[in-house]
Amino acid sequence: MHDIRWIRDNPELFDQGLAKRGLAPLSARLIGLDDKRKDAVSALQVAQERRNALSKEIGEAKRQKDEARAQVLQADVARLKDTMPSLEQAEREALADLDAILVSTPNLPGANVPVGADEKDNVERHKFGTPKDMPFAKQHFELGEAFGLMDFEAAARMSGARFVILRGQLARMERALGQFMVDLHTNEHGYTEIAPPLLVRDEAMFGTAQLPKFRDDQFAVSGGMWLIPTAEVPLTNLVRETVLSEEELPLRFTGLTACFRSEAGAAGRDTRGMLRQHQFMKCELVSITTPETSATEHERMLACAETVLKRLDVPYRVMTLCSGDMGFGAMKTYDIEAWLPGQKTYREISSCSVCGDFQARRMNARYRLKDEKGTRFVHTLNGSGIAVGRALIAVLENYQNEDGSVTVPEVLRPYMGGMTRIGG
RNA sequence: GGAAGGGUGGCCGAGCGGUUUAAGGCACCGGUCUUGAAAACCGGCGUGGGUGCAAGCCCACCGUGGGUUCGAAUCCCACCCCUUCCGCCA
Repeated sequence: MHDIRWIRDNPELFDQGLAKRGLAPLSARLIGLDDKRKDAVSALQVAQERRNALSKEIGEAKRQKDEARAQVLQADVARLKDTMPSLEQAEREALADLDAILVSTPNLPGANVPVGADEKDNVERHKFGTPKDMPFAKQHFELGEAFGLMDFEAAARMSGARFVILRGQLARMERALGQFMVDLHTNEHGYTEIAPPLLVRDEAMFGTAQLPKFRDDQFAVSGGMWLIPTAEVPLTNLVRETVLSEEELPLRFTGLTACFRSEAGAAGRDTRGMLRQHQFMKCELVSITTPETSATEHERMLACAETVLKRLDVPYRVMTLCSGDMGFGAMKTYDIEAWLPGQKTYREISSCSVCGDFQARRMNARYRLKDEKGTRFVHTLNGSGIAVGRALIAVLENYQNEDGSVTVPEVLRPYMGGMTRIGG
């Protein structure tokens, strides 16, 4: 959510930011609507001021038992009140028109974000590890189905496409991955583990900006609630409508949850395997910071997410997303892409974004400064630390052996009863 | 699902048609006192908006949205949320 006052003060910066996202300028239209709103408010306030003054006089007259004077005054107010409803309506309409645009306008790219149209313009930031030469490499679903531990048919019979059933050692490995990630972030990175609701109300989805624009990407359930598409929603909304103190910041939350996405815009894409599912497990990282520290927190969060893949020893690269490829609420985003030998390509496994005060405005999440009057909006960050389903894919493909078995990564063995390999 | 009680500034809490300009307290900030601190005392201290060069003036806000009234935190209606009890239940 953008601040109309900031737009009024910086119309050219605002339009430049939109242009970087490939969007047409909006400042002139927004300022025009805000002018309309101001005109209506000013006129209304003049009427309200007059009404309040007359009402006080009526009270005074009644106290002095001057009924005649009271009646004259009441007639004055009655005439005045005839004009007020239309002014009120004009204000409501102008505000609604303004908000309709503001809530559906994406965040502006940060100054150091590469300008570009789509994913082809993303910039590689750095790499970790070297993809091994694996001419025998199979894709994860070939391995999983050969083990008889990854069942898409049974899932389709009960739930349809884009669901999977993991059995036995693969189910356990998924669980082990999630445990490993949460333990890493809580024990070594200072995050607090949160077990949040998976169902949230409209307001929470609005706060993190899934609503109103991305309604079709979500699953709604009866009772007017939504299945969370990511734990970013509940973890970020932890601070909605609160006033924190400066000393409490930064707050760092992590949570391992199921995530639900309709994948409405992805028809036909990644249909084979468990890369793109309606339901998947993800370990999420969320930080709440001051404006001064959000940029360094972003780098820190990326490093926390990277550590997961480093410990798993899976090769990856980090991409800085260009302005045209970033999500709606982001100022700046890093994607981590893991190497998948079976596909012979890098695929997204984590996305870390800094949102500035964009979500904080929507949630009304503020903090109080130690030696300054008033409150300021916090900054919010979120990142996958990391997607568990995709991490399972990366482990299967990178740890597969020529005999068709899969070695269990060292760091997962304690979580899998010391097991060292699957299949073979 | 049924019943009752309740949502007031950062927090606690009074007010239940017009001396409310939302009492009082806590916290916070400034000052007096003190070697320093604490205590005590004095003063300040909500949010958003309109207007103005400014000092200021004005409007709105007591869970949300409607309504009654010349005037609503206060009365009415609907909804949301919280607490307690009962029922059901992993």
